[in-house]
Amino acid sequence: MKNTIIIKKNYEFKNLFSKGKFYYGEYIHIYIKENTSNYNKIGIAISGKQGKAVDRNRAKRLIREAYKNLEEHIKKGNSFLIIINKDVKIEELTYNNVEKNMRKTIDKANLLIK
RNA sequence: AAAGUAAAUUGAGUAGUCGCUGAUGAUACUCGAAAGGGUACAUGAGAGGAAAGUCCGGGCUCCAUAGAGCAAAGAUACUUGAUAACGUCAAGCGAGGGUGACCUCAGGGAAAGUGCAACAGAAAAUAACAACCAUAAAUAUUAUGGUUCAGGUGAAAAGGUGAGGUAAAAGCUCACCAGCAUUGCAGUGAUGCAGUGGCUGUGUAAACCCUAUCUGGAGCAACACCUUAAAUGAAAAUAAAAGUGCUCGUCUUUUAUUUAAUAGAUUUUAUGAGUGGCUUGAAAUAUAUAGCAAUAUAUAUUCUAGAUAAAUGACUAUUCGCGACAGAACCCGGCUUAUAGAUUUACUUUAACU
Repeated sequence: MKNTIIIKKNYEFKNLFSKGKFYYGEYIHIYIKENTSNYNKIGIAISGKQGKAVDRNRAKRLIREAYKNLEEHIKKGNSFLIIINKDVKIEELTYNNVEKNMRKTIDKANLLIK
């Protein structure tokens, strides 16, 4: 992920939750907000209630992998905060589902380069 | 061969493409006065048997010292050994279970004291309802004395079974068994075996309690360093107060008073970011020696995750038995709980054959 920074600070997460625009997806939801830099920022948030450590790790890996493959097609200068839909069991997630859903959801926000 | 018992190992493999986190570098480019940093590339490494629960025991850090005594609270409880230590482990003892291999155990003290023992029953620990026997009265019974065998109740009924004995009976006497005390022998010891004695004293300590041993508290979000901001203003003596439940001893801090000194440092708190702590250790593997074993000692070899919104993945192909429980977070030794399947070793019983 050459042009992307992973969000690490707690206040950045809070900021995105409160001020980002919410986009609904079948498997994942995304909060999106513009930032002033030339980079994209991405954060992944999964609560402890949604699964055990192994499941949460797997979900993060799938999302990170999907984002990596989509990175070239996304416009720069935005922050993303990705959340798993609470109605979906993490065991049912696959790479193909996550990637298609992420592409659709980001397309709703008109941030895909076509 | 079937059924079982115990112990140990393993926890999908291979190839390709893209990617993640540390480490190393006489490499290339780049920032910088330098120290050093960044990017690329190359090399090699990268989750578990439970990483989990956070239930015990240690290391390490801070709480002034981690010192002594007392109190309180908690933990442990057959013996000997192992260990840094343990509530863990090993080998034994005792009790119970299983045809057996083997398994299970809140396994100190009830003769220090207090409490409790529902219902039933005459009576639940100063026992006497009904019954049996003797004597007297007088006669469908009553009174006094002896006895506690047989009866029913109950988780438990005042040692058990049998014989003698008696008016009727009873450890009243005897034999065997059980329990208690004591002596001898064997064993380091728990304990076992044998003898002797008197003839008994219920259960409950997963009720209080007693005895012995052990335990100061909080935790890596510990703690140390750096930057920024704000506040304060140094030393000595005396007194008071404070510093973990209490007391004592030493030490420290704060406040007040007095005295001395006169300028470049000191201290505390809060906020924010980062670095260290952080992985060479009661380490792993192999061999030898000692020991029944847990384990110890010696020698040789090896370095084997170190993240911090948190690194092991995705896709494709392929093989099989079609993949369970599950993700390091300061580090070790255990315990407990979860776990698809596969493999190995030793042993037991039953059946068949030789």
